[in-house]
Amino acid sequence: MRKQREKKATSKIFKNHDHGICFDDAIEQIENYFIEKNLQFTPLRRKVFEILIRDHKPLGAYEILEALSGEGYSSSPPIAYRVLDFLMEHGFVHKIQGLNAFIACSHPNYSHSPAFVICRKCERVAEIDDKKSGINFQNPSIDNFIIEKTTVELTGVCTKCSSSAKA
Amino acid sequence: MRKQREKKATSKIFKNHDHGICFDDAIEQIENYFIEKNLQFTPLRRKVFEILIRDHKPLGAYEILEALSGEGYSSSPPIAYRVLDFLMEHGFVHKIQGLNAFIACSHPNYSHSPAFVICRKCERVAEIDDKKSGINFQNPSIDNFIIEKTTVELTGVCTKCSSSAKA
DNA sequence: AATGATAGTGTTATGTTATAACAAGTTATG
DNA sequence: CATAACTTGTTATAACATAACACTATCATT
Repeated sequence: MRKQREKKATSKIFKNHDHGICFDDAIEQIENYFIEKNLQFTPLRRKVFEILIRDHKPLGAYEILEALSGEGYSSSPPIAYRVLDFLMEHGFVHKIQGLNAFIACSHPNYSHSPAFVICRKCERVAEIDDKKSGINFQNPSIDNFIIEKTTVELTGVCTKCSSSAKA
Repeated sequence: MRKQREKKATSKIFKNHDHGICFDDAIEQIENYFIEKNLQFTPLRRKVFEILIRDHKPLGAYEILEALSGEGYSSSPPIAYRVLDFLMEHGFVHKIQGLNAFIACSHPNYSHSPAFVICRKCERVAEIDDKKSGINFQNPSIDNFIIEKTTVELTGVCTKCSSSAKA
């Protein structure tokens, strides 16, 4: 369950971590948030979030549905989309537009404009924060526009994939 | 045809311009590029590009298809998607991921990482360049990753829309 | 001119992603 | 315990995208 601990980091972006702790922390954070905001962390919502945080990689809505149906839930599309919309509204899930897929948020704690680095070979996705990404949307040249939502996705090849193979 | 000339600029981003000149320039640029690269600027490719540059706003693939069929072309989906893919490869069209739509490039001249500002009310889209957007993907903190493609979309409300109505 | 390679377009069918609309059950609250 | 608000279930369909193959045009070489 916590094998990642043994591996060495291969990059600063796709960093290894103790996923057991990561998982537990994330669940705790979302639970606290829901209590604080007086929202219902229903079994279905919990399950969807768990499915996403478990693998820690982007999943399509229909993959989530499949996982849900394996757990006794309905597998009709609105079931997944509604919960995903809800979790996105509250910042616990992000959509990766370039993949039509959804991923659990890695830093739900602080408000942020998420940015994603996507390796097109291994399909790993890392969420990086604004400062590290070199992105600054407070630039005055666009301040005559009220930004509500930002989508930033950087697609390419990670160090691991580019060193282990060509093209 | 060139009514825009009369309007006053309402923002630095969604700036007014002489669209007749814009259109002619864009066609000339793409023609020159195709000649230089020894590519075929076929009637279909020209028509798709014209449809996109004419309105200067994002269009869905099926909207383009509809326009094409009005011009005597086939309206089966691959017709549009193939040409769009081709034009995107060469940088004359970009996809707006958040809208599943396509838009003609505003600055095909210089290689760039396009960034888009999208007003969710009037649905206008402006392409801004890297410098103005405050985005710098050369940041060393992500240089252990080879970026091949960037998607940057800033969604919100433009000055005009936010001043003319509430919510 | 015949040959064949390449590229472009047409066509059919299907795959994938997402939402509308309404029904039924659940929970919070007065 | 009524009722409003919310959550989940269901059916149907809309919107977006690609696979696979056929046909045509162009062009270089024989």
